[in-house]
Amino acid sequence: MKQRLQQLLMQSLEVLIDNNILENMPENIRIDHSKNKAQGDFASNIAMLLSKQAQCSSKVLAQKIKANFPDSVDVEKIEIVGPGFINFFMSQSSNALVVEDIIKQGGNYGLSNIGMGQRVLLEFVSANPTGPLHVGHGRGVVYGAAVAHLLRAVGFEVDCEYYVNDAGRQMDILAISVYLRYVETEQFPDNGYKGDYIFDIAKKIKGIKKLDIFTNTCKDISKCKIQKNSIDKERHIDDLIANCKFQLGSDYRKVFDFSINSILSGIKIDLADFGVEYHQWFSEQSLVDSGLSEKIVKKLQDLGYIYEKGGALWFRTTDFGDDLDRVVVRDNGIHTYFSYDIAYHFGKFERGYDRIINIWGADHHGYIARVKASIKALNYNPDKLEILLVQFVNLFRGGKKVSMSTRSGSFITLKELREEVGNDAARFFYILRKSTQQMDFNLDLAKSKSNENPVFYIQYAYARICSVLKQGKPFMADIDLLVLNNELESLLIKELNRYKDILQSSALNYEPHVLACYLRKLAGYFHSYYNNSEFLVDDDKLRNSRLLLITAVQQILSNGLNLLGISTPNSM
RNA sequence: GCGCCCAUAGCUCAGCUGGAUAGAGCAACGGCCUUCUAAGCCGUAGGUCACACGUUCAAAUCGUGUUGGGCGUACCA
Repeated sequence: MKQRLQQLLMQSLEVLIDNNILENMPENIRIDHSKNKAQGDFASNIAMLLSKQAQCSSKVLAQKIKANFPDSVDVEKIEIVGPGFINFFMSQSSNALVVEDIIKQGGNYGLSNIGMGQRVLLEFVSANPTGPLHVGHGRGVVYGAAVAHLLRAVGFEVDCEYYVNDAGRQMDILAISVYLRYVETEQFPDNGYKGDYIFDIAKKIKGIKKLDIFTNTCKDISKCKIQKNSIDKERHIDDLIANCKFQLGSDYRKVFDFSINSILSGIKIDLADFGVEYHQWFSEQSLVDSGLSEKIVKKLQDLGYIYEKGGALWFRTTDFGDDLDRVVVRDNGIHTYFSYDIAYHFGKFERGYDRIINIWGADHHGYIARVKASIKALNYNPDKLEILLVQFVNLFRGGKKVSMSTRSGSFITLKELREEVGNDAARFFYILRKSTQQMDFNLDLAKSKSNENPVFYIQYAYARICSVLKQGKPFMADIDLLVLNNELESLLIKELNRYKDILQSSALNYEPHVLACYLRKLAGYFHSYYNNSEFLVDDDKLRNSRLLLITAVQQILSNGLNLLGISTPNSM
């Protein structure tokens, strides 16, 4: 209906252009849903925008637009208000059409093909497999999954990917942490992974030892490698790693693999339990094994962007807008994380996606410039890569901020949260906030009073409708939507009319919270309606029409909640 | 120091990409269950949109500056 109105408005403007009142057609003719009923159903500010061009006051121009507006059965009244707003009052029958559309299209209502089947690669979470997912990661999980659903709803083809950082120093630190717990030494480095889950993995290895995984005995070796001669903590742990690799020989790899697999499978289960699906788990190590990382560095060398300094190879990212040049190969010959990242992103572009989206934690913003620089250097368009930053979650317990750290082992896992408050409440809590806003998460509140979560408010509206419909179904033959004319019915119908636009902007702007807020509002209007009006009345026409209206509301709640990954219980 | 993000009711957050009297929830106070689920509804109170300039018909929204917070600034990942 909005599009129809846009066309009519354009026709009116064309007449004004023909009469030399206006020079040319504006590129974008915006029509907004009005805020309140007094301002009609739709409003346009076009007169204010074009008044300069028309060399008359915006009010006068608005009058001219109105005068030349084509007749339409859909438009009941046009009002010029204030500085020149044009308010459109639609006929009741045209507004009510949405109810029939929703019923007809059901679960498909609101879907569109704006994306035209473009392929999107969406990478999100990609937390290092050094520990279980915690509530800090939860935001990225829920946000990413919702963005994927929304983009699909508007016609994109989306592949979800998790980049597994299974190479590099962190992994070695994880491996020796497990190993040191395995040998039960008291001397555990400060900067090792201290969490309880490390003990669990060590315990599991003990179970497997009976299966003769280890060919060497480990116990004695542990003693000689805990040397406190390194003053520097980081150096100390590097020494531990080197020592451990040397002493354990081929068994080192077994500890390493076992540790990472154990954690990774935990992460996979967490995500699956949370209803998040990935198409691919992309291994960082595979970039080493396939030689791609090596190849990319050579390529950059050939292109002349690499120089040597202090024994390391530097990539002149400053040529492409970065603040500093970056090391890609260290003086010890080992590639940096950044080097793998270049190869990884190069690979993403090679795979032929139309759009590449990364969802990163806000702490990674410093990497944007260098990753984009490398894309430019490799002759791809950096604008095709969109990096969405998700701001941090501040956790509070007992009124005090608690910092979460995988390394120190102090965190609350996502699994714990889900088990305490449930999937839906956890999801909705994250999704209701826009991702660019830092958010405070009160753990006590989240756990103890989960009823306060607005997700139940929406689900309750859905359940109430289910309950009513169980007692009476609308008969399509005997319906007249024009009887739905009390204030709350108009509000509901008006709100239903907004759904398509909400879904669209929510998807295209990567803002699932917009949809979440809309659903809350729609549920609110329904609850008011429920308390104010009776549905199962004797008058057949009225009853059937009201039942049809709430069926439409139920459908929209269901469609919206599905996109956000939230369940729709029939009763509560 | 430099860079990125943020600042809206006592608290937690929206504000539809510049619009017409700034909105919810929680907390406070007062009402509504012999009638379709009270996890609900109705009402009252609560604001100098951090501050100051600027851009224009119009600024919570855009620009600059100030203040206050978060994050980043590795041959770690």
